[in-house]
Formats: sequence, structure tokens, C-alpha cells
Amino acid sequence: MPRACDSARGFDFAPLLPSAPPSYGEGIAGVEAGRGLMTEFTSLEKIRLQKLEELRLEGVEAYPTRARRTHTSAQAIAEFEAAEKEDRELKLTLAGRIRAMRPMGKVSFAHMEDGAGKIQLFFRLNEVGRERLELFNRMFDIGDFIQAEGVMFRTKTGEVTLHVHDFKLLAKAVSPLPAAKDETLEDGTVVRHAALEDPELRARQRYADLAVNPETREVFRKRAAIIRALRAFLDEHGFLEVETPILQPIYGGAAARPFLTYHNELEQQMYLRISFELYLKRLLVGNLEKVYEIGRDFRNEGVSFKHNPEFTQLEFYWAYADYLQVMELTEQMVSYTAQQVLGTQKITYKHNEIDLTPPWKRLEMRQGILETSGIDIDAYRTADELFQAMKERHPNRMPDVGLTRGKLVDFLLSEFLEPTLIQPTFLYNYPRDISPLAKSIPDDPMTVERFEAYTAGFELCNAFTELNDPLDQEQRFLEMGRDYAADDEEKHPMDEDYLRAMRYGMPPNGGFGMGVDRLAMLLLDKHSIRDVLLFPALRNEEFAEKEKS
RNA sequence: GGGCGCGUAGCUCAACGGCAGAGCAGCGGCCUUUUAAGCCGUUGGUUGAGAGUUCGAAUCUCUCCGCGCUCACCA
Repeated sequence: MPRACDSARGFDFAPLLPSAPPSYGEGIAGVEAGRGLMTEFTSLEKIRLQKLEELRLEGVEAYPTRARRTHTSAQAIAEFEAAEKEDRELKLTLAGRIRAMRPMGKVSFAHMEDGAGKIQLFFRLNEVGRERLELFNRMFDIGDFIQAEGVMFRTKTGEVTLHVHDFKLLAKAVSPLPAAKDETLEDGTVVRHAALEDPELRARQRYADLAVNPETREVFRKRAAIIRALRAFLDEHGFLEVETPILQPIYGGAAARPFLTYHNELEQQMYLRISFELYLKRLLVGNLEKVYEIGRDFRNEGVSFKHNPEFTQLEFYWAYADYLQVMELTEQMVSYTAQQVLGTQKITYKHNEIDLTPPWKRLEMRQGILETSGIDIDAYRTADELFQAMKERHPNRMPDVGLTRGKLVDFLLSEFLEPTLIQPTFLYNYPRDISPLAKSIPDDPMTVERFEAYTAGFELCNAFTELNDPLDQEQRFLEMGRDYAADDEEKHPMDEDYLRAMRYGMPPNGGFGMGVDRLAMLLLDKHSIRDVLLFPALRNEEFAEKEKS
């Protein structure tokens, strides 16, 4: 069954049918150029498969094992600019991906891109000869990896370029990359034409997005820098980085539905963690005074522009500190990170100028809600009273019925107050019943020492003075269990081992949690969590039906 | 899960009830300093899938799939 490669140049397959013995030991380019495989190739891919066949016939290995390079593109340009002044010749070897080709008869130009940037290649008949120039023009495509050796020079138009004396194919691309073309306008701005823009494709095929959009690579370099800066800051402040279980027999530390899995040998259900909190606080019992973890949390909830089922979380716990000290550390840590990654503490998010320089505004939650909704939550001590007050004041902006007082307060917060918090603001003192792991304010059992930092209208982090009274903690677990049962939600699990740990004595401490993806969104001015995740969760893709049998 | 919107060539997009098109990419040719190179020629489509309405559907209707925005859930 000859796969009818609609031969654009009338290439003859006859000598290459499966019966023909392979003529090269290792050099079977692309497993007989795709025959016998399951993949359905497009017409453009079939043309490239033909090139693979032709290269094989000419003894050119399309996927050689070794490559060589002496300089990155950026190093080559920098070194040339120095050598140029001394009138010194600079010979070197580059390696990278072909991004543009401009053959023009007896010379050819191309642009190559490597990890450090782009650089132009110049091929001329005089150096490489007719046959090799022809090979480059006909057999090489945009997207192929190439190794090129030659002498650096500057073209008539002033671009620093490699004058290629020899070159080698490093890896053939079978599928064409979206061939983005960068146009440099008079004023120096670069316009990209026909780049890969479809957000679904960019997320699903991140490899292609990364390959053609340098700014995507930059986002993930900066994301790495953010995490590096957070680590450096916490290490510097004497925190110990630890790793706690991702597979947990009991989940806890947040209000979220977990992913469920099963361990065959232990014959027991396991959960993927929804937070690190209960394990990190066990470490405080063990006299580790300052601990932090950066890792993955998993929550079996809806997906949105700010929610991915797995996300990167930072939590730290600090013995002998309270939420006010944590507040100070928070604003220092975030502004430090911005400074390290962006070189400034003044950032732009959705066209808002945001200044992360400490100190950040502090606003009591009750006061903030009063100012934005006109309702003083302290005047209504039960859910019913508060609900009635809200109904009188804002009949058109009402939550569902049957919420606890804490959830009504939470509604007021997100409906009225949250959108107004553009500049970094610490919102503090939260209702007890939505904060089961936080400690009450002395003399105010209804309110806990908790804060959240808001910036650009969304929540960045969540922290509190941690509850360390084992008897009070058990009581809260029981209350939570009841609330969840009332909400017809899954019952909040009681963590007996955590209570046992706490009964040995836990130092008073301040705890902190922050979504690192959200921090990345904020600092990089990205408006969807998908833009800061290399491989965001997407619905399973239906691949086209393979080979009808 | 609800509401609204989108899905057309490898990529970016037109056509919006009457022959499915353009630019780039590709293919053939010309071109020894180009850079969105240029010029001449040319290939490429089950219009996301399926059903319906109609003389006729990319276009209108329904179902399904995927994505986006939004609400809910959730920090």
C-alpha cells in the first residue's frame, strides 16, 4: 500500500518500497519516511517526508547523534562587535532552529534561533559550492535544526551575520511550524505576522507556542525567577525548605474537594493534597521553627481564568510570630520578588499602575465592607439579621439563601469590597466561621486574626495567627463538619493525627499561603492562569481516528 | 453545571443563503548583501462532527465535540 504521497516533484517511490533493503545502517531517516506508521500526515508533511527520503539517498543523516557549537547567537554577536573594532576574524559554530529562509539565486539568507536569540546566516556559492547551496535551498525547511560554521561579518545593511562555510542538518522537522514573520518598522517596533495565536493551540501544544513565540519563553524564564526569588528570600530569613506528602490518607487545611486515588499494596484510599498546612504545622510541634514548602496542590473544582486543578502553592509557618509580623514579611517578600524579577516594585496590571513598595495599606475587613456596601457587619451578629440587612440595602445584589454568617460576609467582601482593592492592601480580621484554623482575637471570639492581601482586585495570599489550642481545634473541626453537612457538601474530615500532634504542644505561630501562579500573573501582567502554566489542564483531546481497518 | 460567543487551507484571516478566497508557509522557475526580500507561475479545503430546513448551506435550525468570556462552585 504505497502511501500516495502526492509527489509535487514527481519523486519516484519504487526503489524505496518496504521490500528494498535499507541502504544505511543507522541512517534510516524517519523510519522509511513514515510508511507503516499510524500517523496521518498532511500534504505539507508528506513533502517533508519526501525530503527525508531524498536526504537518505544522498547519504545525509537527518537525525545525527552529535552536534557541536562554540557560541550561542548572543555570544557570537557580542564577540563579533568586539572583534570588529580590532579588525580580527571571528570563526565559530552555531546551532539552532531555522526560522526564516530567503534564497536568492547564488546566495541565501536565513535566520536561525537558539536559546539566546536570533541570528542571520549567509550562504554563498563561492564558499559552499553549488551542490551544498542547492541542498540547503531545497532540502532544508523552516523549523529544521541546523549547525553552521563560518566567519562573522556585517552585511551591507549592518546586520551582524554568520558567513557560512559549512553546515549540517541536526534534526529535520516533519511538521511545519507556524511561520511567523517579524517585520521591523521604521520606528523599530517589531510586528509579528501570522504567528501562532489561537489560545487553545498555544496551551495544548505549548512546545509549538514556545518554539515560535519568544515572549512565551520569556514568561516561563520569569516564572522560574519568581520562584527562585521567593526561595532566596525565605532561605535568607532562616526558613527551612521541606517536602511533605502529596499523597495523603486524610486531606485538609482548606475548604476544597480533593482528588481521590488508591494505593494497591496498602489497600487504602489516598487523596492528593489540597494544602500543606496540617503537615507543616506538625513540624512546628517538632521544634522546626520556621518552615516553608513550594509545591503542587490539587483541587477538584471548577476551572477558570484563575483556577487550575493543580497549582503551585507557597506556604510558610513561623513560630513565635503573629499575623502582624507575617504581614510585614509578606510585603517585603513580594516587593523583593518584583525587584529581583522585574527590577522595579512598580508594576502594571490590566493598565493599572500598582506600587508594591512597602508598607501596604491595612484595612480592617469590617471597615472596608462598611465603606463599600454601607453595611456594618458587627451590627448583625446572626446570619438571619445580616441577611435581612443586606436585603434592605441591596435587594438586587443578593447571594443564595441559607448561607452561614461567615459566608454572607464573604459575599459582601467579594461583591463590594474586592473589586476596589487595586493597590496592594491587607484586609484583616475575618469572621471565625470561615476560618477554622485561625486563632480568635483576644476578647473577640467571633473574629479571627487573619488577613488576605489583595492586589489588582484579586486575592494574592491568605495568612493568619494559627490556632494552637488542641481542644479548640477539635471543636472547630466538629463545627466545620456540621456546616458542611448543612451545606449538603462532603463532610470536612477530622484529622485525628493532627490533633494528636497539637496536643504535644504547638508554639504560637503565624502561617501564610500564596498561589504562586497568581503572583506570576500579577507580576507578568497575565490575565489567565493558563498563560503562566506550561501545561494547563485541558479537556482530553480526541485525536483523529487512526488508520481505518 | 448555567448564559453568551467562536470553530473556514499548516498559520493569520475574508466570504454571512448563490462557483470557498487572500496574505504568509509550501511547490516550480528567475535572482551573488536580503531581512514580512522581490518578480512569474502553481498546489492545497469532508468550512470542528452529525442531522435538519432549502432548488441551493461555511452562512439558517437542532444535537454533539472543543475553546474563549461570564456566572456558580472554589481562594
